Amino acid sequence: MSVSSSNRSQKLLYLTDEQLLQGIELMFFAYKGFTSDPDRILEEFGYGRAHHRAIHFINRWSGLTVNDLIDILGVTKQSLNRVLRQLIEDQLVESRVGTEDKRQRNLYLTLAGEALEKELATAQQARVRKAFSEAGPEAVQGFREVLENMIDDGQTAHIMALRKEQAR
Amino acid sequence: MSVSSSNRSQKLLYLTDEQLLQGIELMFFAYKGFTSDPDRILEEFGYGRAHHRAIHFINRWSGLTVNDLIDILGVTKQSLNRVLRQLIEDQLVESRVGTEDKRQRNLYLTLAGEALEKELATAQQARVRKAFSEAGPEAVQGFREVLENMIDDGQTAHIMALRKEQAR
DNA sequence: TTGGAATGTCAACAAGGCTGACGTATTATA
DNA sequence: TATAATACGTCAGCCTTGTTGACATTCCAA
Repeated sequence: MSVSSSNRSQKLLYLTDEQLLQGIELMFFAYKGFTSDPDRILEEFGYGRAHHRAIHFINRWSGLTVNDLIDILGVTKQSLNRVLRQLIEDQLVESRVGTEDKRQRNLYLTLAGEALEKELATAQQARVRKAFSEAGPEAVQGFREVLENMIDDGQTAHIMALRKEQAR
Repeated sequence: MSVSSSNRSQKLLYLTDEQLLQGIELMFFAYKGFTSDPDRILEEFGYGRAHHRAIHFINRWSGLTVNDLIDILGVTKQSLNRVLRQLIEDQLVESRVGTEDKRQRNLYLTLAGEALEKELATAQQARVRKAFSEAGPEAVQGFREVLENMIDDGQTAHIMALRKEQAR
């Protein structure tokens, strides 16, 4: 435990402008590192970050609909469609007509799609694993708590909806 | 202290694929939230994230050179110049010929620039402060340790160089 | 049967990355 | 002192990825 102080201003030292500024820059630099490894791989395939995000969440929630993906990514259907069309043409993603609602399209990774997903995930996980293991389990727990509190409420709602869907 | 186990596999539970995957998605969603508030303000001014980043670091390292900023942001001079030109035209940033090396340009925020910087910082800090205070000081420390380990080594070198410069 | 939802697609545009090329001071060096 | 290298600005052109608006199709549900 830290050397605690009964002084309230002492207790809140971690919320000073300087601490917040450091946190803000940390987010900027860390996010750059976080995306750098997958970015290099994607470049070889002529893809961008948008493709990675689509592949990631299609893998995560296999069979999710186009609208699900739009909600998660927070982009327009036109923007997503451009990326999705490429991935389908390149046979990394399969789009199947919905069984219950035939207007919907359920998205799945093909074997080739899974292979690329794995390659991207491995690269990204390596960096996160390094960061986690060097910081230790307690630090990782703190990392999680802070980031969870930074997320917009609307975002988590979409994920909750998918959890329910998948539970069916 | 946590309920520790002598079993090594138990100790490394925080490094499972599932934990890493959660960490990766947390980074994605948290970064989206992190940028959302400044983005709304910037839109009113017809600026983008690139302008925010320039303004932030010119404020942080007042008088830094164009090359310093290029190194920090990790963009090309052409890309930065487009943004910088607007900010100088709009009188938010001032570019002064270097005193020692007249080839260099030292960058400063004008009063108007400082005003926008403050507005952006206040919005962004509010979210980070909320996340920090809800998570608590120990969690913030963990957040810092993990993110620091995610940053590329090259990045920190640029910051170190600026620290030295400013110490002069 | 009819309105609205889900999807796909076309067009046009903007931000913000990139490369390559060129010009101009200014400084460093051979 | 002549030459090379550096810092900066700018022009042109390209790419990715976001946006809005419009329109067609298919299908569900009231």
